[in-house]
Amino acid sequence: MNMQAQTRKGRKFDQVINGARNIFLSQGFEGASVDVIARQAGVSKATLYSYFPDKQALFMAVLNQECDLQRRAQMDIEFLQRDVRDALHHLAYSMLEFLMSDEGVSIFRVCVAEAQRFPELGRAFYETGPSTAMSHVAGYLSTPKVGNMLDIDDPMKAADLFMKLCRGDLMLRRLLCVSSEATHQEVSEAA
Amino acid sequence: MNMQAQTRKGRKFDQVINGARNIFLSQGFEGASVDVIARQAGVSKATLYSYFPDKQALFMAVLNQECDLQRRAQMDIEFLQRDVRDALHHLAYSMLEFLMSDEGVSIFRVCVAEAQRFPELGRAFYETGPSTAMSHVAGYLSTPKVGNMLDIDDPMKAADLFMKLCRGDLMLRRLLCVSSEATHQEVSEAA
DNA sequence: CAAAAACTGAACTGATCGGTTTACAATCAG
DNA sequence: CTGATTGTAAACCGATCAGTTCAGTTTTTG
Repeated sequence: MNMQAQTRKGRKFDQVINGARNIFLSQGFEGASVDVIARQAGVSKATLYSYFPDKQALFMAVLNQECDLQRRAQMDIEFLQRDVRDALHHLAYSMLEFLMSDEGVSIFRVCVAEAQRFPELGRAFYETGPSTAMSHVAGYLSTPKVGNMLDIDDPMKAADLFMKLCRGDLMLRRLLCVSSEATHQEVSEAA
Repeated sequence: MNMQAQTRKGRKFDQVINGARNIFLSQGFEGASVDVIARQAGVSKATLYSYFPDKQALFMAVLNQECDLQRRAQMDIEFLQRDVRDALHHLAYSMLEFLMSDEGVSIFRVCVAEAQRFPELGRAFYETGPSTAMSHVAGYLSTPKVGNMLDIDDPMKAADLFMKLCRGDLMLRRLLCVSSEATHQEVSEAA
């Protein structure tokens, strides 16, 4: 009776989502054909349509899953033990590393591209990603430990500033396919 | 004989480009159908195809024109008369105003969306837009007048920083269709 | 005016797409 | 083993799309 709840509805569910993820993130919504997705997923088209009513629903499912991943990857700010300067530096680095990864760039690109076709999508992405990240940074910045080192009037504004510094020219170049891989350079920490 | 050089190849050329611009910027490349573009342009499909060999060429022509416009709109930094603080403030404001306009957001969105399908596009956009803007700012920042007010070690790095401050959370929200119109708030000027 | 050039509207082609159906095979639970 | 669930492969449908063709109209030009 205990089926581990893993076989939610069928065995191939994850294959479908993963295949769709690959194709959608590299081709966008319009550019991805359902036949290609099914082939990439190693699944028949009929099976795919037994899981999702249509292409849009599949697309949303993929992006929702991606938002969840984003949400979960958010809270490794739990090394706030060390020196404030180091912590902020490390934080900026890991944030940048995600933003600049092939995966991060792809997700961002697709969300920007389809935000007006799928109104909920843009908001969902913004809130699970940048927005909650900003809140976490603001939370950290209002820690007493930080307060001793830096005098911050408005933590939310300071967090926004901090993140602006992360999303810089580098990211722009990645989004526009000008440079292909991230060099390991990063930012200072102001406030 | 002097035909004012306006009738380059035919009368409807501008109509075609403008119609294509509207549709491409609002629907993206795949989302825009040639029939719709022709209708929007008030032109027959045959006429459209007499100007451009195919949809891709039309798309590139539109984006190239847009890049030129960008390039031309770049050099109104010629009010560098006034107080440095004011000048930087004004510069940031006008830059933000363009980035946040419906037009600016649309162009940016489309370029990001199609950058990997059209490799030249991303680079062209980056170089006529953000890159040259950055150079101009860097140029201004190494002016002696500015040098007296601020001590800047690396003007290029400072310009990058300056522009990072402009492209902030606001722009992100616009790109992701979270907020729809720009409030008139802006940035400080650091260095 | 007359001939050339530009434009039109509509029909057409061949391909692709999202989605459905059908007839059959693999898997699994009891 | 049995019967239900889950999956497959391929054909198929109607729609849409990029691009072409063509017979006829408008505009330009000299």
